[in-house]
Amino acid sequence: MARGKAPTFEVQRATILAEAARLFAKRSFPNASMAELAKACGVSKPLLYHYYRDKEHILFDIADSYMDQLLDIVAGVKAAALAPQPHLEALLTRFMDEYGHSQHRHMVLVQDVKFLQAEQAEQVTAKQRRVVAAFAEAVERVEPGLRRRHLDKPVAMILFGMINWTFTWLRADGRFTHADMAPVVCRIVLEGIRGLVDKDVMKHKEKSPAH
Amino acid sequence: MARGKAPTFEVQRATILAEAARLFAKRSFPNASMAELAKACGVSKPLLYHYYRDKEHILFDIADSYMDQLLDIVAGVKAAALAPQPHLEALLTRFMDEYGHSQHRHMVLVQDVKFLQAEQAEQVTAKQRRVVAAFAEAVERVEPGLRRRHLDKPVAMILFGMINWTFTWLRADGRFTHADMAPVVCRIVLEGIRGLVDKDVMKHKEKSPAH
DNA sequence: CCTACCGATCGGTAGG
DNA sequence: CCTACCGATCGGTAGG
Repeated sequence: MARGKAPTFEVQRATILAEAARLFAKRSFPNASMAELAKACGVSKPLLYHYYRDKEHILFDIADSYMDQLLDIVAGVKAAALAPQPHLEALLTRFMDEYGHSQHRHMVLVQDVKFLQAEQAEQVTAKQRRVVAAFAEAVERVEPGLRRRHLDKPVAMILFGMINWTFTWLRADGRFTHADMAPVVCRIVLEGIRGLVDKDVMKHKEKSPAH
Repeated sequence: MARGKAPTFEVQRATILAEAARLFAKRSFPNASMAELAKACGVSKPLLYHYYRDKEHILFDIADSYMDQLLDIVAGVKAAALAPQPHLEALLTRFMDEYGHSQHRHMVLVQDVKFLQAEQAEQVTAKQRRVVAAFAEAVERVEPGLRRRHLDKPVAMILFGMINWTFTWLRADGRFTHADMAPVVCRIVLEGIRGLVDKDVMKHKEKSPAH
C-alpha cells in the first residue's frame, strides 16, 4: 500500500516551480541546467527528479498551470455578465494585473513552450486557443461584424500583442507598471476598434470566397 | 601578406546567414547546432568557421544587419518629410512590409538577441533604441503632449507589440499576410491614440516629480 | 577543406 | 519494506 505523499510535497513542488520559472525566464529553457535549478532551490539535483519526471515536465507544469490561471480569469469575468465594453475592459485589466504578478511564468509561456514535445505543446496551445476565442468573442461583441470579416481573431491577436509585448520593455524598476498600462491599452483598443468594421480597411478581402 | 577574400566570399556568407536565420528561428539559437547549420548549408562544419569566428558571431550578424535595414526604412520615411499622420502610417506600413519579407531574421531578433554577450547585445539594443525613438517621435507628432506625460515611448512600445507579435500568429499559409494587417494596425493606432492625452488616462501619474 | 577528435558540460540515474 | 535524499558517475553530445 502506498503511504501517499508527504504533506510538504506540494509545497516543495511549488517552490521548484517558482524557481524554475525565474531561471527559465532569465536564461531560457535550453540554457538553464538542472544543476543550476537545484542550486537555486538549495537541494541536490537528484532530488529534483523526485518531484518532476524530467526537465521538460517542469516546463510543462509552469505553462499548463499558468494557462489554467488565465482560464480562471476568463471564467470569472464571464460570470460577471457585463455589457460588451466593460466586459472587454475587465478582461484586459484583469489580464494585465495577472501579468504584473506572474512575470516569470508569462515569459516562460511566451518564449519556452516551443521546446515542449508535440503532445504537451498541443495541450498548452489548446488552452491558449480558448483564451484567444474568449477575447475574439469580446471584441466581436463590442464591434459586431468583425467576425463576419474574419477580423475578430486578428484583432484579438493585435490586442494580445499590445499586452504580451510589455514583457520585453516594462521594467520592474521603471516608471510604469503593468497596472499603469492597463487603462492606456483599454483606451487604445476601445477607440481603435470603434467603427473598424465600417471603414474600407481590408474591404478588398470581402470578395474572396468564403470557406 | 593577406591574399584577400575570394569574390564569392560575401555570397557564401549571405547564404550561411539566411540559412542560419531560418534554423535559429525554427529551433532557437541554443538548440541549433553548428553541425545542423553546416548540413543545411551543404558545407562542412569547420568551413563555417572560415566565414564566422564562432556561433555567436553569426547571430550577431543576423541581428545587427537586420537592424541596419530597419534603420534604413526609418531614414527613408524621414526623408519623405510627410505630415504627422501619413508619416506614422508610412512607418507602420513599411515596417509591416519588411516584416513580411524578413520573417526569419525578425524572429531571431526577437527571440535570440538575449543570447549575445553584453557588448554585442548592447550594439543591437542601441540600434533598437533609435528605432523606438523614431516611432515615439512619430506618435508625439500625431498626438502632441504624449511626451510631456512620458507616454510617447510606452505608446510606441504598445504599437511595436501589435506589429511584432504578428510573428507568433500570422502563418505564411494563413488567410492574412503582414501586408493585409498593416491597414488594420494603422487604423487601430491612429484612432486609438487620438485624444489619448486629453483623457484622464494615467492622470494620477501627473503629480509625480519630474526627473 | 575534410576526418578525427578535444575539454566541458548536458540531462538523467546508479548504488547505498 | 517504504520514503527521502546524498555523492558520484553514467551515456551521449555540445561547441570548437
